[in-house]
Amino acid sequence: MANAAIHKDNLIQSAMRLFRRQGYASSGLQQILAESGAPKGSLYHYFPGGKEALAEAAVTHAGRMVAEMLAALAKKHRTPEAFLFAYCRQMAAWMEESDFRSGCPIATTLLETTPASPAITAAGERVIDGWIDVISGVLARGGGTSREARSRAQTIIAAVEGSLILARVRRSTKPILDVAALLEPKPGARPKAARAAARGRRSSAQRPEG
Amino acid sequence: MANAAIHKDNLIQSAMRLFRRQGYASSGLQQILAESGAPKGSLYHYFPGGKEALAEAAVTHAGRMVAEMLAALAKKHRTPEAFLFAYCRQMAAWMEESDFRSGCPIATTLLETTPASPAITAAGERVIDGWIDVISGVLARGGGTSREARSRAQTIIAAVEGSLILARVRRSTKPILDVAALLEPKPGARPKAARAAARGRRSSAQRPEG
DNA sequence: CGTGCTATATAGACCAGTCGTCATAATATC
DNA sequence: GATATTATGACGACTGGTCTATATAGCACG
Repeated sequence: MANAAIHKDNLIQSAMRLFRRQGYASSGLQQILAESGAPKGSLYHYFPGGKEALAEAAVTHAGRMVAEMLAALAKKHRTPEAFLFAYCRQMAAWMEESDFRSGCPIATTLLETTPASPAITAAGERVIDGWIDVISGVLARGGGTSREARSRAQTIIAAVEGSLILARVRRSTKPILDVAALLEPKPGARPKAARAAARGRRSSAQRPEG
Repeated sequence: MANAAIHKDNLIQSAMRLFRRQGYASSGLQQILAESGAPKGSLYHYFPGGKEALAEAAVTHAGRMVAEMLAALAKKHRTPEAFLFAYCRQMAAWMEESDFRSGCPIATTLLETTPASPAITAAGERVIDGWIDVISGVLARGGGTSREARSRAQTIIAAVEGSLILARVRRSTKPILDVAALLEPKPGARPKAARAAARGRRSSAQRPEG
């Protein structure tokens, strides 16, 4: 790969990592540049819109990685229950791998910049729509209308997103795993499995940088 | 009230408002000072720990206000279902009042500073524990163990927190109200009431600044 | 009431960091 | 070699958070 493509990609990767861990505003360009190894002027060359454009790219990229992870799980797990459980387990594994320092790769940036930055906001909305697409596809296997599946998918995403905040603050994966236990369509199933997962099982899926 | 107490309180109020809307790092002290009317040097007088100490106070204060709102709803609504519905309706009303510019009064700050700032992180954890206390108290009315009630309360908070993110990005209260519809202990109840609430009913409860 | 002392509050200097610009340098192409 | 395209680092205006000498307020005493 030529330097050009490396620089641009490294900038996005570093931005993803830093925005995820500490947010958008406190991730200064100098820090991003130092971590990515890209020259300063190149940043504006590749991202003429500046920091905001870089964030838009980072949100888009990180969101796509999560969507791909979700799609892989959707392929592997046929039932909504199994899928939801695997989703939560994956998020818990990432959380542990980051030593409880990183959560959702786009939430912090979105909270800081919505609606003040229309570009970042729109990128976030597209990303979330993509996630809803995948998850509602899985839920639709369990029956119900497309509208219901999308509502439910949205609530699942909300619950997982919120549980990532709690997991970081409380330094525990329990909030994440509890989502699977309490949100599954058939109340009461799998308490034992949720407890087993809390004992540190890892996943080898590629994670968004963080 | 003397100027002293006014300045300190105004600083906290302004910090709460700005942190909620745009996050911690992008809320500069100059902006907080301008909005609060407090003299610059007073900030360090009242908050010797500087910006971080101000954020800790803002998180504590905002969290307490939410806890009081939750306690009021818990008093007013006897069943877990009615409580959850009222909680979501209240959050949706605040969201609309802020024109989708503010969500949870502590989440953004926590995401930016956890675990890098132990003080803010600990304040956030205390706040969340307080919320769990109130909500699990309500849930316990519906039966089940104290442990179950706390797990469920935590998941409810997670779902609501996550739904606030989605509501902001998607500029819609639907994610918030869907939480009530999909998380209530008795699946299938109140679809009609959820739709009626989405039509703009307002609450007069005092909201955290935002 | 005036004075002196102590406690509380503040204005502004300080220095480091922020982001964006653009003339220039480097590279690619013919 | 000349020209076009791509990439870059120095610069500058501005903002960031912190600190401290100074100002102000409160209180006790004669």
